[in-house]
Amino acid sequence: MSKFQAPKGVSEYFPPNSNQFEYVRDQLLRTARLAGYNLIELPVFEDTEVFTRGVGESTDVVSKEMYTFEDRGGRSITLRPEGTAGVMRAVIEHNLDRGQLPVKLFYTGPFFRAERPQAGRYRQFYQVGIEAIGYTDPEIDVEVIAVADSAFKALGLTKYKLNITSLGDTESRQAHRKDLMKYIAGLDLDEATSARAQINPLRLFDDKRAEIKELMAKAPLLLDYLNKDSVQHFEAVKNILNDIGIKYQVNPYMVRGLDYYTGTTFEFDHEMLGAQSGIGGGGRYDGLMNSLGGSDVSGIGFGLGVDRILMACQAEGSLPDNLNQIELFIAPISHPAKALAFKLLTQLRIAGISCDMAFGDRALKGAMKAADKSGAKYGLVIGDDEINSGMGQLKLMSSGEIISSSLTPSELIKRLGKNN
RNA sequence: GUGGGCGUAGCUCAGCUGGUAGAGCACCCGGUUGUGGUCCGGGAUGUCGCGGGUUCGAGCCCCGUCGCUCACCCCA
Repeated sequence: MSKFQAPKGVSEYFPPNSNQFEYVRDQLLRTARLAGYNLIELPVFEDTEVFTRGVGESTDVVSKEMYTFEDRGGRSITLRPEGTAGVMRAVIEHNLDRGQLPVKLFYTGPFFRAERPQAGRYRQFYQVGIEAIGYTDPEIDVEVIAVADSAFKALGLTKYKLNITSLGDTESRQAHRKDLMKYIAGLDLDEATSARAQINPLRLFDDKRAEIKELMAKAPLLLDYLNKDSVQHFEAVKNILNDIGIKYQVNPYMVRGLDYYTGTTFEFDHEMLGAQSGIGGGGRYDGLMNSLGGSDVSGIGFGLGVDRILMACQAEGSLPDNLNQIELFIAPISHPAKALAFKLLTQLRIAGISCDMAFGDRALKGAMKAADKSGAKYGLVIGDDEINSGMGQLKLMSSGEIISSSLTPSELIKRLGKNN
């Protein structure tokens, strides 16, 4: 095959689907702005160490899924596999942690992981994320969750659920880990699985295989090892969630794939997607700033998968029709009419009316066909009669009804501008 | 990295126990010299993923290869 193909496993969007993608991403961003978050725009590649130290060497993301290469100066560079570590790097680099905190940030863009592609899993995928840095209140934990939840609701989604748990603080986790390791040592596991358990025993809780689930059913749960502070914080989070009416399920088996999480962690799953059903997730990362060389500041955030959320919207049929519908399409009939139409087009656009016209030398029938295809709300015919009268014939495309056959350009602008 | 499924027209796919290719949608033209979406009539379209083998003959069988896809590990 001599034709070029996109690299394996990337997601691509072009019309008309790209309008849906744009719509979904805009809704997510809008919800973040509504809650007082501000844009942070970062490079898609970083010093590799930002991720190895930030995300954690033991994670699958770092150990086998990174796009890493050497640049011309011999530096090790990695395409970002997630957003939080880069945000922390920027916050520390620009000294936002010295007197500028707390700060609320949001970001969007492509992320990269070299995995085997699958439904809803791409090597280049899109996320919208927020980070609330320097806040310790349980209310902020809930705010972050609520921003995601209201974004989903704004998109008309209903078939999703929220799982939450708490990973506690370092002290709680260490106590639990000791007992969990002891429990796992007594299990009969295959080599790959027990190797995984050595790196991070919590991962076994998330295994989809029935036999592993059975083995782990009686394992000691981290939730039972939370110390006083951790319990208090988690209880507060749950109470506030109840107060504001967000439904959730405490899932002690939930495990996140990134090492930096502490305390509250959460995940949204959509029930109509395939195996990759997570549409967003996040949590607290109170030690991350410190481990990247910044001051000891806490943070919490989420990452939402735009591609998967789009799929969920499609599955639920919750997206509006006629996204990016233009207001008017002009069908000129003759050559002089074309010149006039283009001039009018320019005026209309200056007036803020979205419009297009039939280009090329098409007969009226062809021009009307183009008007139909454009999905425009109104059609405007300009031919010899209209040139002579200086007025156009406005038509409602959906019904074919001719609204007026004698509109001057300024009347047209007035009319469409108002209806908009 | 491991396992399953699939590569036929622009798209979705059919193609019997091997006899050299079809439908729907989309597209173009016409029915309607200045009115689209419905309807009717007509039309164009394929190295059947690629390479090799078996056969008088391969879209179909065999081997290889590339690609896509779903799932596992893991994750948005």
